[in-house]
Amino acid sequence: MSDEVRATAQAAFGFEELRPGQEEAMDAVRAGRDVLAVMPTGSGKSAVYQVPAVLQEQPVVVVSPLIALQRDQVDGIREDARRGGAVMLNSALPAAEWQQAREELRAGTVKFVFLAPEQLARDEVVDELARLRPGMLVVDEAHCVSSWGHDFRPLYLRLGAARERLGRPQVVALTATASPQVRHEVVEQLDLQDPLVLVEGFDRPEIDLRVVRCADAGTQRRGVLDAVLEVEGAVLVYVAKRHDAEEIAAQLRAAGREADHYHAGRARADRDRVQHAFLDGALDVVVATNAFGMGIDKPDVRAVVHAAVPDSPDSYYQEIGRAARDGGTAVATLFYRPEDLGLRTFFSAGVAKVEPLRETVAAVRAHGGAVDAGELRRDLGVTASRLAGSVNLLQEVGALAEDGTGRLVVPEDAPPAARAARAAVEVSEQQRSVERSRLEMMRAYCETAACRRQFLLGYFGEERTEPCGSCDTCRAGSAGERSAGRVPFPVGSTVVHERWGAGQVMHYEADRVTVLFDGVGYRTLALALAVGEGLLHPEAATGSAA
DNA sequence: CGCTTGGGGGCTACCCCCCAAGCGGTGCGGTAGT
Repeated sequence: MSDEVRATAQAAFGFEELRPGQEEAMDAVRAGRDVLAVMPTGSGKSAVYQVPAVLQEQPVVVVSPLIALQRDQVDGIREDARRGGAVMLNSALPAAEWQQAREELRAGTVKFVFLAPEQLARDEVVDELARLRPGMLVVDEAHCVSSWGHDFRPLYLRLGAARERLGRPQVVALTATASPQVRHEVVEQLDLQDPLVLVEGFDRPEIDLRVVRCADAGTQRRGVLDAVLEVEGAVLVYVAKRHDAEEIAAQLRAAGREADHYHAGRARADRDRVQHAFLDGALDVVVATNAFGMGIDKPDVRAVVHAAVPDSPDSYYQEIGRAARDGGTAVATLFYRPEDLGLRTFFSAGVAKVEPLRETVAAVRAHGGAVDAGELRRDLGVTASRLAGSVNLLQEVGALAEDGTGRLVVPEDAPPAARAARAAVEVSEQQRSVERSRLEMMRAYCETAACRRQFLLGYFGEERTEPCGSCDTCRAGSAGERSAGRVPFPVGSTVVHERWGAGQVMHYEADRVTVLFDGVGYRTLALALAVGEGLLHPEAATGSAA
């Protein structure tokens, strides 16, 4: 790697040594290449862009999902003047500070500007940033593009368009968790060109994996409480509902543990207090919904207990990954009741409606086929998020496009509004189907008799031939019965299914194969049927058959 | 999708059953009210 990068990493950031992945990523960033880096939290992910950024002249725009995370990063950069300086832009910023940030950016005295994707939906912000000619657009917690973009925070999917308006700077996407499907989506959505995709350190052998199947809610709850009480040290408990968080925290307190609950319904001050107490060691146990975790870097978490099944292996791996960052050992126990899958199904139930989509197209047409998003939003009387959700889907089906200035246009060859709306609904249904398939993979993880680590790593695209020996199925002796080597298609290869089209072979278990299909998500097929009946072909064989 | 809650029906029960309704997660931003 180049000496200047190494020197800067040492001098300004205090890195005596760089990890192999870190070096490779920094070199690629320094060379101006698009990069998607999947690296564990606490492994110096931020340095991947911050070190090369200091060496370039242009400012850097960093998109990060939570204002709290932005603040941490800004504070880190401000620790040392050689790191280039940083400002944040968000709605809470008083006008005077906003003005000052703008002046510092214009004067070039500050290198980094942090903001949420919602800010990049504002024309005045994008215009201001575009004038700075940023050299790099960094997307932190890039998996949010996939997991939040479709419904919850649809402006994540507008980052590709924002990039265009910023003058197409190089993109650096960072995340700690990304399955092949999520990686693919990040690359697509952000329109990364020939990116370096770097995946480092997925395996966490120090975390013991366990699943306890529970016949009823009572056993499940007792199991959760016991699992926490038998652990010395910090424990994270994940629940599905706010009410459960409060109840379990109270039960643990009654049993003598320092426990508190965390969810988005709590007052901000309470949330901050709980988080800090946990990080400082004043609080042993946090019982939380998925609101808790991003940016939590506590080294000595000794157990992660799931009181209900999470919505995907992606979420699960992220949540248990918060354990044992100090290199010690930890236990991850999931208390599984199939009934809990119902709530997750409900959460992924939303599908776009035809009428708002049709109205959106009609409104753009009413403006002579080109209008800026702000005006369209006022016409339709919807929030920026809601409009973004519609626009994303409509763009997907070619009913809308964006010109270079951020205006929405109806392309020449666009389908009629009604047909476009129906097609967009279909896309939305497809997205839901993929979400459901991820939930099905979570069910499969819970119900597998094979090695749990093999299963999880396989889900993330890492084939592992030997059972791990440190999960419950390995100890029970049910793992390891896989017929190694005798597989019809290599893991990672592309196959084509008669009905579901092209897909990637994810992993094998006993007599079944799991394939990630582009359109419908994960599907597990019986090998005898899939191969014997000719439902599944290797990719190469389809050219002539089709 | 599954669990909880509350109302109504049955019928003479401070009680049980059934069924419909309601509820459930993540954060930005902005605005109202102190």
